[in-house]
Amino acid sequence: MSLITKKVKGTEDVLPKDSYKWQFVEDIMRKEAQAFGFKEIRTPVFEHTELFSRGVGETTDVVQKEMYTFSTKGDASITLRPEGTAGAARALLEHAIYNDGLPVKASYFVSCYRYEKPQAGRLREFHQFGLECYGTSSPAADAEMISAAASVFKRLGIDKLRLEINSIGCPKCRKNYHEALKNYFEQYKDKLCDTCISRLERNPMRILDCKSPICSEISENAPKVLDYICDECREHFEGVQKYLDAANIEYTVNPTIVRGLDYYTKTVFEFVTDCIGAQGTVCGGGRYDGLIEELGGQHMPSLGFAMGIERLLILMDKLGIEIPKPETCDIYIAGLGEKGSFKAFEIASKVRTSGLIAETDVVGRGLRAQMKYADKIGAKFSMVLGDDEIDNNKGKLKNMKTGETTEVSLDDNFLIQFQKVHVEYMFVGN
RNA sequence: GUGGGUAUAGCUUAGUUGGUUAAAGCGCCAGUUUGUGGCACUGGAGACCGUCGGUUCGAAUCCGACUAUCCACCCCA
Repeated sequence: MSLITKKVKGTEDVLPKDSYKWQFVEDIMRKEAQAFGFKEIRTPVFEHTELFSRGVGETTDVVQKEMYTFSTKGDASITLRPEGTAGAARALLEHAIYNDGLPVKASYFVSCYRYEKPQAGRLREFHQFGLECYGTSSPAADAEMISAAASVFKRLGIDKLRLEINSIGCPKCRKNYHEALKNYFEQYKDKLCDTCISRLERNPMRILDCKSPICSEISENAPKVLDYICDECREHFEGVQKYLDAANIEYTVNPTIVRGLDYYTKTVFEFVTDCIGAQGTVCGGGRYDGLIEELGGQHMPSLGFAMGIERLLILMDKLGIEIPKPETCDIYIAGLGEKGSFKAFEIASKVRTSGLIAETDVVGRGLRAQMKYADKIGAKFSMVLGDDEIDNNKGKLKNMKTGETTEVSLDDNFLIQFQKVHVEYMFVGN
């Protein structure tokens, strides 16, 4: 197949028959964000490369091997955003939004780009909904963040997600923990799998999560994070849990959760499922108390999460959650002959001014074919306009389900008459 | 980057031990005496059988390479 008609690897089209699903979940997300007091922020798809290497972290996989980076004609290095947090943080600083009062609560919908090998639930272009909250170190903010995510899932009818939380500590105590882990795993170095040996240097916490039986057996007696985090971090983590308990949000503490982005501190959390394949994290987030400072701002403890919209839709599909179908055509007006066709066009326009959906023939088809089309698009009513109707100034509204017809006049009163019939139709329950 | 599976119309598939113009269902378009949809019937469009090369008198079918796609590792949403 020619390249012209082939989408780029790892990208996905949302087709007309499916777009209502996206609109539905986005709508719920938008409303929930509002309910929690978050306001939408829209940032560019691309940023200076340095923002991501600094923000996300020079040593992360995302920065090291997954970014779409290119140079401009002016020789600037630009990168397609691999995630949403850095761009939002940049905008916060650039426009000094924190001067509007703290905390700043922002929501966003973004497309993200990572050069990875596609598989189930993993694309090179994917979409996220996220929330960010800047300028608070209180555990209440962590709990609110988690609660907002949980609340989106609830609204979507998803109850099969488990919430796992952990604390990875602040830079100070994490350093100690990493040391302890390294020392522990060093002694088993010859038994660990290859990936874990490489993890030993870069991110020893990842070893705890290894699926290889030998590694996970060794991991059992490894030092535990929660024994190493400092008093402040521990207190904070306990605080978060108290708030979650108070809000009746179920969770499990999973000490193996590690986020792959460098900016995370203290609380990290994931909403996970095992029914959509290996990429089971539908939502992930946490606190990033050091990020704003890292980007040149003041110390500003902050936190956020992002959920993957594609993964969410896959999950809803797997769970058999029905997404309400969009409204179908309210009236199809068939035109017969040239005069009829003009009249149909005119009346369809009139109907649309009332917010109802109207269609008429734009192909030049015969009556029978027009009726077939009306049926196919699920029109609630149809009306045929030909010379007779125009001469008598009267038409027949046909209920497509029952076949019943109602006579109406085609003058200025048409719309009112149709609306009345339409309201009755909707009231009967369809 | 490393593995494994798959590749025949828009979709789902058939294609027998290699043998003429590659089938079917669904979908699409048109019609069934030029004013009414669903059902039924008739007809039509639509496939270089993923690509290139090889074996053979002959390949959708056998072999090889490549490409695409799916799944897993890794990583993340």
